[in-house]
Amino acid sequence: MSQSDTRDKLINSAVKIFSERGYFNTKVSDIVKDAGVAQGTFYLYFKSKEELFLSIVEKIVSDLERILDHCKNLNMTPEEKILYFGREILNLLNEYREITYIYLFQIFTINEKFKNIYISTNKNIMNFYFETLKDYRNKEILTDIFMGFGKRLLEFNLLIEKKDLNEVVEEFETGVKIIFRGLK
Amino acid sequence: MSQSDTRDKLINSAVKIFSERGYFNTKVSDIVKDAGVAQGTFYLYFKSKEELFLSIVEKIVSDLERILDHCKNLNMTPEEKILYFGREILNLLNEYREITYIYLFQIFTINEKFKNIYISTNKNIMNFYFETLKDYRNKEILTDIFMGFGKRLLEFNLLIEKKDLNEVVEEFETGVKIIFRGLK
Amino acid sequence: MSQSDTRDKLINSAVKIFSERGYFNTKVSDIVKDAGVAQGTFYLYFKSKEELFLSIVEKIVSDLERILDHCKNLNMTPEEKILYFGREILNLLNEYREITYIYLFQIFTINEKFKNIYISTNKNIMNFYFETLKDYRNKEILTDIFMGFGKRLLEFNLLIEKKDLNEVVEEFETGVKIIFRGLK
Amino acid sequence: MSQSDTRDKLINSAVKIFSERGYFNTKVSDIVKDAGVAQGTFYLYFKSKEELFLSIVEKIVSDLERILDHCKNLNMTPEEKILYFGREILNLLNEYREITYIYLFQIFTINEKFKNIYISTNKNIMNFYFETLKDYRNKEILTDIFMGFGKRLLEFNLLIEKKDLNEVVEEFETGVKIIFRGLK
DNA sequence: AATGAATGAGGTTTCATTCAT
DNA sequence: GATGAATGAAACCTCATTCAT
Repeated sequence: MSQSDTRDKLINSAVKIFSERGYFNTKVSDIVKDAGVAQGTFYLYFKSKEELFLSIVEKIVSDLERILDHCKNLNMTPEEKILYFGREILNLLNEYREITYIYLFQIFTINEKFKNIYISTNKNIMNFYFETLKDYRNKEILTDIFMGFGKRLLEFNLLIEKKDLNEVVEEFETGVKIIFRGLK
Repeated sequence: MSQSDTRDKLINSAVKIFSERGYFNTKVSDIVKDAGVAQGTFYLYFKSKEELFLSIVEKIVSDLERILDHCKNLNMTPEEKILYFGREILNLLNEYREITYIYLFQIFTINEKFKNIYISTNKNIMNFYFETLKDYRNKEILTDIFMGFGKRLLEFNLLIEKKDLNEVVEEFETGVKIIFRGLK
Repeated sequence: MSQSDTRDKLINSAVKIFSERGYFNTKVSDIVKDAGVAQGTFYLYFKSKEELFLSIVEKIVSDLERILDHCKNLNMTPEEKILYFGREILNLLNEYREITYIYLFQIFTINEKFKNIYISTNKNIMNFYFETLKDYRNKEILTDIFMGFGKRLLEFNLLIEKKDLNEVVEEFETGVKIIFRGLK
Repeated sequence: MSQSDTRDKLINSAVKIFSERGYFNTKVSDIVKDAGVAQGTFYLYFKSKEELFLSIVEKIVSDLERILDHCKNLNMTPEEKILYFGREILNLLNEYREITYIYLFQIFTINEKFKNIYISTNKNIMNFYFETLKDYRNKEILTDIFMGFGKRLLEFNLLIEKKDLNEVVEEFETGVKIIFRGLK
């Protein structure tokens, strides 16, 4: 088996089990059993359980940053930009539901390092909204409304209620329009 | 020392340390050391570490339910009701910042039982908004907007940024007004 | 059982097994089995296997330093001083044969930290001889002769051949006299 | 690459790393990495890590035995013979400082088998001195003095202090003369 | 009620050795 | 001969819980 096959199997199993049971309830022995490799094999690919978790988190963080960079420079109205950004994010996170689950719910509880990763990405998203809404009075509050709404859709509708992506995207669009209507 | 003194000391220490380090990074030995009692004493008051955590969570859940019950029957316009409810919740959770932290961030990762407690309370809050907004088109989406906005203020402004309660309450009021403006 | 009973049992078992099998061939599980306590109990008393080893080594090192300090200030001829010192050392190390064994043969191989402890004590003994012989030409070489001879008696006659203490002390005295005879 | 090239590379790397870190702190993976061959290649040349160590030790043991055999039959006075032997040994062990280091400090701690090799060679050297000094009273003690002195020069001056060979040889000669002076 | 030493199951990690290619 | 990914036994260590005092 090729090196990256095994690594991928370990990552896939880890994502699955982390998202099902949480970081602390996931044992390395669970991951290797699911991946069908020996206990020692794990440590050929990852220095520790924490390092594996980090590499999972880094993947989603870098994807998020990529989307943010792309959306920052769009030549659109604020409303269009936010709609576009929301669709992109929902698309991405829908594709990696399990990792998203991990990112939104677990990262906070592991240790300071991961908490800081979460807060840092959060601030980047916040800055995107803030910049996009810079010509509005109450741009801080609007940022909080949009960020809260977006996270709610992810957390509750997409992940917990497991609604269909299209449905959630539609809800997002309707919500954004309602909020912008209040601004005119 | 009276029985309930020791119990309270254990709870206080637990709340402090759980909120600082998370459930899994908190050892029973940390809690008893902070409370100044012996290791064995812990088990005179709580069957297990999990049971102690549960009793902490139950306190905040019952307070939340109480507020919900009270607000449901208020004779106000929807906007007034939501403003009133928000102020109550922010007041409560500001008072128990540490427990709130635990409730919002940790409860999910421990096990299914705690996850269900979280989801259940969440649904109760959701139902309050849903009922309150029953005469509006898009009441589902509005519920998601309000719940997301509320949680965002708690999570980011009150807990992470540690803003002052009054400031956060004002932001909430402004936000709610903006959202309602879009509905007319 | 009192705390220090358990600690002593662990130290005694460790000394015995370390001296029989060496540091790396001694497992914590061997020590606790010999001491008749549970695996976890070990870690109530010692942070790690290395720390236990250190505390054993420190005991003999501090005894050695004590003897050195005492002998430095004796008002005797060099020959008398060296004879006196040798008897003291042989007495001490005979009493702690097992620890001596550990000190002489194992300490070097564990890691740099322990190697440095060994070298440092060695230099202290060396300085004692050097000072005592300061009025002799070839004091460096004499120091090497005395240190080598002393260690040889410990290593081979006392520990490997397990000769009786009195016999070894007599050999030391005869040897020292022969060496001093060559200096006149 | 020829068979024995690879074998030699492995031995050279092993000698280097064993002498730096000790037997137990040296991993097979360290040796193969240093030698620039694959992990599995190691086992084409050596049945085990222990067997490799043995083959290193056997080399120095057989050289020692060769010198002993050669020196036994020299037609010299005891003093000349001991001086000659000492120079030969110092020469040999200086050439293989790293292996000597291993031989003197590590061999003891690995297991009984290696301990016995050490003791056996030691007895052979002892017998050489004993035979050479057979006409002296106190030949046992003289043997201990010479062996101790010799080992001290190796251990401390040659290996730890890393003094120059010539200097150490000179010290040996001076020391031997002093000791013999005490015998007349 | 309170103590705190002791427990031991169960976790993470290491590394000499194997084996299919 | 050579490779290097994979193995898994066995080590160290943790910590919630128990129990004799």
